[in-house]
Amino acid sequence: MLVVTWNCNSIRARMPRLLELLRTHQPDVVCLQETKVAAGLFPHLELAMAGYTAIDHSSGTWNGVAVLVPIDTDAAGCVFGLEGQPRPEEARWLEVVVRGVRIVSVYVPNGRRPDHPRFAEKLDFLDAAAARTAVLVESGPTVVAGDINVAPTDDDLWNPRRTTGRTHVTPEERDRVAVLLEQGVRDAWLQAGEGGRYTWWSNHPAAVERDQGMRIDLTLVSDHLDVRRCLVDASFRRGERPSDHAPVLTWLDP
DNA sequence: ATGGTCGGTATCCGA
Repeated sequence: MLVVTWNCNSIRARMPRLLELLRTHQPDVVCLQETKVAAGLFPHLELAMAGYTAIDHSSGTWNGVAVLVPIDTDAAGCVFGLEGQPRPEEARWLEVVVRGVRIVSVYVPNGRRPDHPRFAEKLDFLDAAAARTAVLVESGPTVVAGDINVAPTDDDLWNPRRTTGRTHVTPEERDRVAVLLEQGVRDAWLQAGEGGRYTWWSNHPAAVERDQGMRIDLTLVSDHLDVRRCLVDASFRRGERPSDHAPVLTWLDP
């Protein structure tokens, strides 16, 4: 089972690249973040023409997550939102059961700056995510995939000196991610990653050329499942109208 | 040296 997670940074702006992703990799599950679309404008028809059904959790201009599966695959048990999340009106957490696996598409708040009120909310969101993940793992096979907006270690940064004191790298954020990883899930890339590890590069044109990136998009897999392979397809960070994130591909065995 | 670009019912703000 191939599970892809991708912060597409607007599903409507990214439709050509999303269709390319579906054609190229023919994934069994796609977790999307930052779809940035109102529910009524979600491109269900175009996706259906490409052979996919979408469950979307949409909140208009900002945020938005979705899970895509092939049209002949059953998607059930949908849960919209995360119990205990700050600002529940922001669409950042979606659970869907696909082929017996509880799939979560998550978009963790950015946090803006460590001294900003939104930063504390980011920490609260990560706490709620860890608590919910523990419940899900207890009930069966679980995959939590998405834009975590935290680089777990300095190895996940092109230049730790440049990011010290900013969001994504503070001990407070990293402690929360460490707790999340203690809930019966493991980081698929750390276990079976191949090739480049960064998943996000700034929109500064030189950032991609110079590989000045971070690994902030993670696929967390419960111990019910084997991780065969994990890779970041950085080709989607280049070419025509790319997102600022690259998709992460994870091959799982039951 | 604190830049740059991209997205959105948008001529600023968030990332």
